[in-house]
Amino acid sequence: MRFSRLLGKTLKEAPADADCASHRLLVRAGMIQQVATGVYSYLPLGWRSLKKIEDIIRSEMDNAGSQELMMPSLQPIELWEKSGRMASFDKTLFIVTDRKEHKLALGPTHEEVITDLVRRSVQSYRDLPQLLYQIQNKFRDEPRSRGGLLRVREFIMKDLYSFDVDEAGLDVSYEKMIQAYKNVYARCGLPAVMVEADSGAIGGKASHEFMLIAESGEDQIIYCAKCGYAANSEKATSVKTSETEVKPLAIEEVSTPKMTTIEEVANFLSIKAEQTLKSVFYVADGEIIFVVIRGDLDVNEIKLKNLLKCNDLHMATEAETKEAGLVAGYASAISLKGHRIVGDDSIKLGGNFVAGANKPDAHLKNVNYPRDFKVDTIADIAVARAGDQCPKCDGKLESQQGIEVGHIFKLGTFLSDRLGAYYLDKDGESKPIIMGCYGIGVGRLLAAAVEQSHDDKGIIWPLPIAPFEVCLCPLKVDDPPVMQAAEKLYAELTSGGIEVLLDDRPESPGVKFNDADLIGIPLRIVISARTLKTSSVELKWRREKQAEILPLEGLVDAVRKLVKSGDNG
RNA sequence: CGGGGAGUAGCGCAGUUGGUUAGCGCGCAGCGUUCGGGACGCUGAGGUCGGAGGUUCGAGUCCUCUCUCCCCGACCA
Repeated sequence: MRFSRLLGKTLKEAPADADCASHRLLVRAGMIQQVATGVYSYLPLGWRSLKKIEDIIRSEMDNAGSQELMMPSLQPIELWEKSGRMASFDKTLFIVTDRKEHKLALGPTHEEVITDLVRRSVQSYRDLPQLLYQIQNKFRDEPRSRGGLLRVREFIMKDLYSFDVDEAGLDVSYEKMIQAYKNVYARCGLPAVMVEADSGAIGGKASHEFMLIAESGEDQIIYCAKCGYAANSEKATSVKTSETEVKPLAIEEVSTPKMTTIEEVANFLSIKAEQTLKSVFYVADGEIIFVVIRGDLDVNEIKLKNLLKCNDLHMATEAETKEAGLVAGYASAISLKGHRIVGDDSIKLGGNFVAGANKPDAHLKNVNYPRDFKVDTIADIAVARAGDQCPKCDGKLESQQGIEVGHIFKLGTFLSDRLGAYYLDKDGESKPIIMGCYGIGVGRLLAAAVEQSHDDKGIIWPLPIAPFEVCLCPLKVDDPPVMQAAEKLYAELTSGGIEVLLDDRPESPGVKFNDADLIGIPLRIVISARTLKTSSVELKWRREKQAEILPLEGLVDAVRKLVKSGDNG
């Protein structure tokens, strides 16, 4: 490819309000362009990288024994009504209406369609197992897009679905996918880590995410360096401990004027936060839920939502709190009537807690569970934090931000049951097919790669997903010997199977170097009158500071070796 | 949806208490000089000031409505 013909200009300035490195750099490098909120075009350079990632994914999915197919974006709304997932997707579904006033959803994912497809194509255990995938655009009307390609409303996803006769089969499929995913990230040159995850709106049992560590990531990973435990903070657990063993004392009321936060109360009474009980009010699908948790801990809303099995969960607003007759800042579960109470299991640890007195400006001392109050449900609904004890060993948990670049789920049978995907087993008995699903956000992976590999000059692509492998820069295009040598080398490299971007623009050296750095092509070859004097060129890795001088003689082979080795420093 | 901010040339921005023909940098086109880390000179093209309505002799500037975009939260690949 000749740079002079390439569509998409490099920009000196990025949109002022673009904060993420990947957003700024992908726009500046002329790889993507925004069309609407969370909607982007890929320009030729960006599309080349994207296709490389797709190809890697394809080959790994194929290797794992999967078949590629293609399903439509338009999905009859009836399938969603049947699966019962309308409510959990809710407003994120883009719904279009056809000329007959019939409603169709733009696919946010394809479990419904593929389960229906498999229902018609699979009748016998002999047809199973199956691994099926596609790479296709998905549509989700996200409440908020962000960070360029990191979170968008139309995105390219590889979605694979597994169909098995039993749990053991699902385990095999799941393991195959874990290995395939690891291969994908490794081949892209990206060190993704696998963590335990919540299954969210997709539903199902076990679930894992693949994360790329990055400051700009939206997810927090909680991990233990000692035993390798790692989980999304939505899912992570930790061992809750209590420093004090206490003998229950009699309840006592204390005046706490104008103290509504745990911190204020604890300071005022000279106690630790873990000696208090915190009350938090939520609204779950319209019902007020009263939550009790030890004062030093926070409620993990995902855990709470899963526990309550509700579609919508939010902190009660002031109005909702008031309407429920609750006194914010001074509420407690003691003699509370009319509301469902959920307790975190931390309330069992320690005792003689300070809790609200259910009236303004007063708290109660020496509150003990279950002596003084009962709860309807008790479970772990607390946020696990760095510094907590690992749930698997005696190590300490740590945390890091990450970008979710893959998510896999063991779905089980709830979709095949609802959509009628059954098979006959050896004994002629009809059974629901056991499903799993496995997704990679391809565009997000591209952005994550940039987040994770760039410097102040621009992108530093890992070789396997770079738009070109080599940027060939003749420094003076109107100097015939230089340009002739460049053209010759360009032809030789290209026919040698190397992807070369020839910077044939009549620009100054500075412009060419800066653009090559910005676009992030792994290898740069400079030809100038200077190097030609010794029949050589200058070769430099994007990642390295130092360049080296190589003879023109045998250069193609040398470059091919470098590219093959994938060693980009 | 809640909170904050922004829409002026392809991109990044300025535009004072309302006052002629709306500016600057980059980029773009032409000519010339340069050529190893974003060179320079000259010439030139490019704008319904997001949209609609209003106030006014006069609106980029003031008022009302509206659309779009960005950032922070609740969601996800």
